[in-house]
Amino acid sequence: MARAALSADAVVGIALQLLDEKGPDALTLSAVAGRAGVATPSLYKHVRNLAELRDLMSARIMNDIADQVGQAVLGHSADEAIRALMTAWRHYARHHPHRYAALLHRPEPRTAQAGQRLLDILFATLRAYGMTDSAAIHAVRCLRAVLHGFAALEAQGAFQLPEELDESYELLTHMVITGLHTPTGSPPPPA
Amino acid sequence: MARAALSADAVVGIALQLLDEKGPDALTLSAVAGRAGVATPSLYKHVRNLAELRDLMSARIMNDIADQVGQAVLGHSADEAIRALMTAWRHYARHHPHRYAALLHRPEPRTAQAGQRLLDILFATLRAYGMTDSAAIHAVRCLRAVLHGFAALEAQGAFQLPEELDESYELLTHMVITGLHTPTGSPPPPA
DNA sequence: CGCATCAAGCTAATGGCATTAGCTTCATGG
DNA sequence: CCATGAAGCTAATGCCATTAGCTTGATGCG
Repeated sequence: MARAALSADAVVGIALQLLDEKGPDALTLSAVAGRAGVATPSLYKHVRNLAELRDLMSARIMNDIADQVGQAVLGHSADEAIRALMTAWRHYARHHPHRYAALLHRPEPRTAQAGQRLLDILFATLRAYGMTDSAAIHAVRCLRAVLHGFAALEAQGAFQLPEELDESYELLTHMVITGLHTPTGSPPPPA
Repeated sequence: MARAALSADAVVGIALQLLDEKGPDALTLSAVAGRAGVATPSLYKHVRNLAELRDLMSARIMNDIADQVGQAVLGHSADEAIRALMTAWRHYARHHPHRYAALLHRPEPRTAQAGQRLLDILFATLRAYGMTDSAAIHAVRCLRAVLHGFAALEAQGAFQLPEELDESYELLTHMVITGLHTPTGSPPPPA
């Protein structure tokens, strides 16, 4: 080995810091190199190119979310687990809006692998509702849609009237939990 | 006036066509100019810069969605309107994935104005459920989260097993409709 | 102890892109 | 018939990502 200096992980860390502080438009290799105290081309010793750096960032973000969500559901089950999970997910997106927006959802291997950790958590949580294979898949997709939709919109500042957002999320949580208790084929109750 | 040639609207149209065909990375001013049969700097006579072009594209996309969703709910009410609305929304995202991903949700005036049209449709649809001010705001936010979450994930190819996606969306629709019928404070039913 | 190796850094160069400056042209209104 | 101004052009600038090829210094082996 040569000098133990920069590493791919360190470059990703610096890039994430830059993303947090200055937003996605400021994420350039020059800026990352500047913070790393290195000339721009030196970054190519650790990362194939900007696209790969973005992939690595996305994977790290997905892993962080999996860590936090996984931590949050520990010791909870069923409705309580859903609440904990939804709270933790939103919490991440609120506190790291640029990171959340930088998530890549297309089937890129690195992020997909981290995403699988998250899926495992969702499936495990739904087990408390007695959902089997196919039903669980559909339920997990609905859960993902709800989680991602609210988080993405809030992270991008798409909601106005911020003082009532907690209430809205409470309603959404309620809707999800109710949905998980309602059999698939049941008709809607009368007004 | 001078020669009636290009216009801002035409530039936006060409840009959207390019986005559809070659994806977001291919959207450059050079490429747009090439299709327009014009030198790159000439575009600046119609559009302030690339950022504004993106804003205009986003506004047009939002208006198109509002048109299609608005058309879809015509003549329907309550549950049927929700179904029509959700179907139309997903339909747009499926058929124009790059456009859907290019939507800007931050409060940019042009897109926001188009978004207001869409919000009006959602509020009008919820009126059938007897929702008043605050309740309607929270319900619309939940609806937006559900719609956008599923559409964004599907448009980005985040779901596997494409053959069952219709079923998943059916479940999501069912969950939303059930949620709209369930009073806010009601406890979840027992298993 | 000395040397070959090679990872990690560097400078220089290339090409694409967005953007600006300033010139040209031509349809139109008076 | 001419002045105007919108819409086009070429030329130039500067930033960025990326590649090529050189330099250096720590390390492992003889």
